[in-house]
Amino acid sequence: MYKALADPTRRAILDELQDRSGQTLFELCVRLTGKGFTSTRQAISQHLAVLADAGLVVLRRQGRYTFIDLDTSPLQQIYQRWRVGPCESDT
Amino acid sequence: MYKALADPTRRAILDELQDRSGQTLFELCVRLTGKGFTSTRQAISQHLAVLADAGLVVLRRQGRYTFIDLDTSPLQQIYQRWRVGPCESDT
DNA sequence: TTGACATGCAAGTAACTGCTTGCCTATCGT
DNA sequence: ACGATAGGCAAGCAGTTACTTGCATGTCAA
Repeated sequence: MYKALADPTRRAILDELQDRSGQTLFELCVRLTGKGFTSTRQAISQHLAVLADAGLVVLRRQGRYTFIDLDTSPLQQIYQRWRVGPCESDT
Repeated sequence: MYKALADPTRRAILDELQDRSGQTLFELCVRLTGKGFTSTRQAISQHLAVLADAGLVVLRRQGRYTFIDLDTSPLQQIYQRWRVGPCESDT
């Protein structure tokens, strides 16, 4: 999962999904291209596989579309592991 | 910074520092070895450079020792970026 | 001052990662 | 049924990363 976050394109995918969850692969590709990313569909697809493997994304196949949903809950592990106090923001 | 978290050994270093911050490189090596890691001193040193670069660790040179302090605050970026609710830990 | 200790620096190597390319399958519209 | 669309799979290439090896620097104790 940490490895999944290591790639800028994958983080951009998460950003994009946060902005609009439930997109199709094609839609995602178009949007990322619009944001200056040069990745091909296959590249994105591979990234999604990694993200899905990490549990950060859920793939939902329906007809000829694959809808992609964001799931940020695995990220809580990070906090639980190193106790990043979301409340220690004083000073 | 995300790349810094991508390596298991580096995460182990953060774990170890959380357990006892302010260790020296040598101390850290011994402890990690004891925990089953096979990394050499140089390897650890390189990992520390990456972690320091990410701001997750602060190196404090003093005499012939280098003390290493943990700083988890950069991790907050993760929460701020994807809004992982630290309070949605119900059920 | 001299030897031992703690660490830094740099180059080479092996493994991994991300990307491309080319082709295949499945679904929808007409 | 047939063409077009949405996506999957796999092999090969290139850039990156982690690790090792060897040597250099600086500090402390006697």
